[in-house]
Amino acid sequence: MQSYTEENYLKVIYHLSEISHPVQTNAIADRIQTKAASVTDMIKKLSEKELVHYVKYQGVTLTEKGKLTAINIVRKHRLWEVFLVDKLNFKWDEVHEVAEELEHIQSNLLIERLDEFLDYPKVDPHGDPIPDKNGNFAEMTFVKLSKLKNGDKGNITGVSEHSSPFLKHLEKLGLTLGKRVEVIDVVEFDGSVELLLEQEKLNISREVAKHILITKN
Amino acid sequence: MQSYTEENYLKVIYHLSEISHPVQTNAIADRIQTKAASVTDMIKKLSEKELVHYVKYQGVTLTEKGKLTAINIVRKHRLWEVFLVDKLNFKWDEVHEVAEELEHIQSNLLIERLDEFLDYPKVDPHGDPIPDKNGNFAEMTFVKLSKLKNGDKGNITGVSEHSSPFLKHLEKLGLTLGKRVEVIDVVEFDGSVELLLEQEKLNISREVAKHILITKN
DNA sequence: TTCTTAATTTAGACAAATCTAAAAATAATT
DNA sequence: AATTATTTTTAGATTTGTCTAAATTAAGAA
Repeated sequence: MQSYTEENYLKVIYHLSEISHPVQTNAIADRIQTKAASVTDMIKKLSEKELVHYVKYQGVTLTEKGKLTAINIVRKHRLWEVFLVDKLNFKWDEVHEVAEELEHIQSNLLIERLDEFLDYPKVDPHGDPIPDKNGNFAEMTFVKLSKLKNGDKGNITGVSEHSSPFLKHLEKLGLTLGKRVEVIDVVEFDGSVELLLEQEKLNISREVAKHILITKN
Repeated sequence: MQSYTEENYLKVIYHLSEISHPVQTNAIADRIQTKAASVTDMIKKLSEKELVHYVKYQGVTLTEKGKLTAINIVRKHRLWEVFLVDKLNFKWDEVHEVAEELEHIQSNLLIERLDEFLDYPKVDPHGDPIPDKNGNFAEMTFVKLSKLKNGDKGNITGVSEHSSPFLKHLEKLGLTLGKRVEVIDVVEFDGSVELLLEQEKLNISREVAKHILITKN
């Protein structure tokens, strides 16, 4: 069993691993609001417990054991977020801090029952995927935004057009990678799409919609 | 704000205060699974924070501030227990440990929303009362067990007959102070009462039932 | 009252997680 | 390649909560 603090380190290393490999000491220090020296100390400890691979001055990567632990914390965090939004009517931007605490509650039974109670959600309120109890993420597939129907929700995960004018246009609209959108209406007349992006309405042309890739969920 | 550990001490002192006043160092040490020396240290700290009144060798009592803090933790503990039993189908004897962790989650919004979601329960699954957010407990009144109807539940809070044979009889049946009972059936023929006590059926005569006091809830 | 026992407190040490300041290693720049 | 800058690590100190062992106080018994 790991301490609250160890769990936080593992979780942060897991998230940072998606950006850079291996993860640097300073990157962890920034995220955890601590100093590089403290990170080094903790990394040594995690390394002794075989939760991370660590080579001096080279940064860390999670071991299989560490990764599974981290994914389990992510699972708990996201399930609690669903609970807070779906059952307790929290807004999607109010849930993070509370979930940061709830994710450390130790009880497998609790989490399995919560999962069942929430009807086995596949994504959290931000659209991030919820791994199952074995640490597996459901396979996700890209769909063109132009293929979505009214009420469909998903996250922007890529584009199929890489020209600078197009990307600048998206940037200006706020349609950046990872953002979550909901289709409010597909206008029959011109095929343009009415979206909800961070509580704001937005209309984009069918041409634009055709080149935005969405992971539906 | 208090630490996890400080909260636990306050909670334990609160519960022990109902038995003896002031609370002794050793009593706390037993409950918290620690040593008397550690308790002394912590008590000094709580005393400096004005959460307890402390006189050397005389034990501790909670200050008003300490009491309110403790009651708030009890409130959270009991609300979570209701959640676990009512929503996640935990059995009443499986909830304690998990609630011991959940009670320390810091978020007033969370607790108010949980309270609402559970429809403002007045008692936890063991029949213990849940204080409101201001620390007030709902007024409770005694009723003779013989006055209860089918399906009524409550806790044994006293007797109106203090003879030794009677008390020994109750002891043998397991009908001790604080125990929770549910009336399954009042037999019309002789007025005897069929009870559920810790998942076990039990029949007691009307004479016995007349002298057991219940706080209904 | 005096002796004995039990409860409590002090003193000093320890583990976990953190910090500051200085040293060492790596990366970037000229 | 040499120098500078950045990153990382070490060494030693600090805080929180705990411990053991010894000293002190209170309570009970003779």
